[in-house]
Amino acid sequence: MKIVSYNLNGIRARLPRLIEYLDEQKPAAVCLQELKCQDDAFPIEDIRAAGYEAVWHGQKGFNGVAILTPKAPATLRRMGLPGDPDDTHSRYIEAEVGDLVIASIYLPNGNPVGTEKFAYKLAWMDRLRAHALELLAEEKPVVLAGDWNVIPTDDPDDVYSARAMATDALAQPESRAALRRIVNLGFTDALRARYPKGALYTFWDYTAGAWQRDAGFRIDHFLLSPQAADRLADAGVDKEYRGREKASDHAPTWIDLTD
DNA sequence: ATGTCAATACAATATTGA
Repeated sequence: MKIVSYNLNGIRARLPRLIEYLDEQKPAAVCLQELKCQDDAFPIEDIRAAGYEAVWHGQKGFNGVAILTPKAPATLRRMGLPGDPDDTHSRYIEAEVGDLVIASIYLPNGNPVGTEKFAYKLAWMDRLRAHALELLAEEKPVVLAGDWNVIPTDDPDDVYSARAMATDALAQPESRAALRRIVNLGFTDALRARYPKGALYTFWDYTAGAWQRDAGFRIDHFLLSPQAADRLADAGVDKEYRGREKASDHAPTWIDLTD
């Protein structure tokens, strides 16, 4: 079963891209990020016309996450991370899909470094770590999918230029350590596990011809619990969609799990 | 700093957040 993570950068602006992706790839589940729409503006009828159902958590203007599944909606487990009742950002949704627990994650960007935004990013990652530990205790196949807004290493297979990103929140040692603290609980970074070598960029900036010169980096990740990692058959990036008309700046990223 | 983009407030452009 193909499970996809796709940061759309606006579901209304990207609706043709999303519908054609569903038609062409027929994924078993799609985790969406950056809906940039309120709950009542979510285009559920268009998604139903494509044969899919959804659970979603929108927000005016920015953020917003969803999980799409064919025919029937996933069983919602939670919207939002525990640990901060004052957090108003729509960045986390978790649902059961068959015997899987799947989360769609839109981790804070955190730029610029040294501001409240960066502190929020690190605090949010610590809340995610605490929740991920609770999920592991269930001993189920768990898939944490999304835009993690962290480039895991300075390896050219993860980032086109470590130097260009050195001062960015996505590449800070603190951001990477916070990601490692989650992985090291016992999760598998599915894409790198499947392909230890080779560029696996998932994002190319709109500016400065980044796509044309392949100046990308890897920030969309799948973290798998042991029970899910046992079923990992393949993983990849549907890079071609980044080159289409009115594309998102992210490419759909996916795993294939055995049923 | 940016060869960019989407949404919003507001009513043609500026701001925010990527």
